[in-house]
Amino acid sequence: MATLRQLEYFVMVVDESSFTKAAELLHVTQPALSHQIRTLERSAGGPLLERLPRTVRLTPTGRAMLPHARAALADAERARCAARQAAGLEVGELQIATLYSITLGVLPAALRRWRLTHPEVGIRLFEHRHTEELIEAMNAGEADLAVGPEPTDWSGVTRTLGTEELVVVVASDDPAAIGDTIKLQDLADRAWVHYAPGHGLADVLDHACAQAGFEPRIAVRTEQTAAAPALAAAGLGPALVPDNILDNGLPTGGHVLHLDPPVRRTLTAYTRGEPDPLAAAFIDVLVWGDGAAGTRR
Amino acid sequence: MATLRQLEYFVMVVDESSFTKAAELLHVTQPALSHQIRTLERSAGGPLLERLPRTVRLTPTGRAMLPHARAALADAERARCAARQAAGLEVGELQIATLYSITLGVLPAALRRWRLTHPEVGIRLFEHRHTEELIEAMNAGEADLAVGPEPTDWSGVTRTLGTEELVVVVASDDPAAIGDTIKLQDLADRAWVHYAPGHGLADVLDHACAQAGFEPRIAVRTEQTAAAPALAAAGLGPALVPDNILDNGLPTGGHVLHLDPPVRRTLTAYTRGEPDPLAAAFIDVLVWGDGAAGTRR
DNA sequence: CCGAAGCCATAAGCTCAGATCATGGCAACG
DNA sequence: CGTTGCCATGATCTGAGCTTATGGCTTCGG
Repeated sequence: MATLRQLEYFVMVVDESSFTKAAELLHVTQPALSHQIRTLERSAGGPLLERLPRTVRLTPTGRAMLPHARAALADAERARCAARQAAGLEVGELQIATLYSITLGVLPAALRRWRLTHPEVGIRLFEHRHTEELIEAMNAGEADLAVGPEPTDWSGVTRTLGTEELVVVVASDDPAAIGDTIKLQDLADRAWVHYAPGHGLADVLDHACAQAGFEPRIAVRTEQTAAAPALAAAGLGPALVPDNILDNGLPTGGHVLHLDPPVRRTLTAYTRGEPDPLAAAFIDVLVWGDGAAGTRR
Repeated sequence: MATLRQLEYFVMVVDESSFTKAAELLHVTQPALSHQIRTLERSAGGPLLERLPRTVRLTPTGRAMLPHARAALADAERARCAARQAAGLEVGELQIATLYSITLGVLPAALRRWRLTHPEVGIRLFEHRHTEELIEAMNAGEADLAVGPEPTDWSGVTRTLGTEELVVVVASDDPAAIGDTIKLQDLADRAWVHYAPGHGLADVLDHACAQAGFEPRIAVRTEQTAAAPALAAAGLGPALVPDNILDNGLPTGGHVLHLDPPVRRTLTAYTRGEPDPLAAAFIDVLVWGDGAAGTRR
């Protein structure tokens, strides 16, 4: 196989019509160049250049080769540039694995900020219902990074993003819809808008109620995080939802109650190894906007 | 600059999702492959591949590079194939320098035969009025080969093709239009259809008449070889033309007389150096058809 | 839990490719 | 005829690319 070096030397000799000038421009000596062209000619099956007293001239063999030689050199340069641009955060695709609730929660705001600085970078989302699924998928090689609750026994790199606060949504005409704050055990005998088994927030709700000393009765279960506040606003019962999914507004007829003491979920970005430059940049955007994961409302 | 070898190794690892398998297929050891990929990654500005326990996975940087790497490898292979095909007489362009009269004479028949065996090879003609111009142009690098009278003091390679015979054309009602043969001095007092000064056949005519002991009077001069027999058939006077340009038929009202003794012009193919495979093949075709340059009529 | 297997990375040493310097051969020019 | 320009060839040195040996980590099966 011809080397790119040989092709480069050949093209330069053609462009300069001179071995000596081409050697100068390539910063090698004329005999080195001569030797490489000779090697290329042996690989090509015949002379590529006719050596005239004061110039060189392409042979038909050389003429057949020249356009492809130019193309190969251009493609190799494009390969290098494309890779360096990708490493330099100008092009490429970032693959993110996360939970459904986070797709609705912290990601939208982060992605808005990301697009302002990296309009060329494509985003591909892999959404999962539960943290264990998310961890499993990441271990299997899915995505460049994951965003979710901190994985246990994670061997790769993790970065804490902050916490998202869980709040309770009830109907406006609910007896509990007084003031801005409530204690979780005050809702101990209520039937709750719950989440389907295996849904990430199901565990969060069960765990929080257990901490407050009760097991929640179930009015209805939903697979969709976004449905929970709507069902609560409709009067089916209280729902525990991440604060940040209410950023686009509270469903009509709904009332938000902050919990005292607060229930929070810590969010983490994690990668299997040292983050790729793109992944690292996205993590910075997530961290920089950690206010969005917390108290803003 | 990345080498084609590195790009080849990278693509193979991606295709096999395994360093070990790729190394096997490439007939190198895994550490050699590992080292080349590492070198490529340094040139690219970041990791191209993420090493997983049982597989490898492209990074965004790697994904940006991959299509261009494939293209570079394909173009390099095309360059090699194109050149080898050209050397093997399958594609390319053959450049021929010659005289106007020869374009009309021996070349058409030779090119017909050539196209039967080399339909893919393009032909480019450089036509000259006179042998000295032809030699000068060849020395300056024009064309792969020349076809014409033998050049004097030629340092390159020459190959004799044979001779073309010069005949006289007169009008059918000309007093000389009797039989098939005539002596040139019998036309000593005739006014001739001559050629423009500098035209290759002007010298041939002048020289032949001088040998026969007279200087031709001039009825008309033409720049076009093909015009001479037509003017002679129209009765303007005798014209000396190469036998072979009458292959497509004698002009209406014309009569051909062979000269006794014959006047002939030796044709040669010549190149500056050893002929290129294409040029050599064409010369063989010219030689093989040397009957066409001679007595056929 | 432990040993074996799978897989990639690193280090040391060897071989070959690519370079330089020196020189030769040929053509063109004054 | 001597000088200049230009490419080819040979000898030698250096760096790239390879192999062998080994290490580290993960996964799998008993």
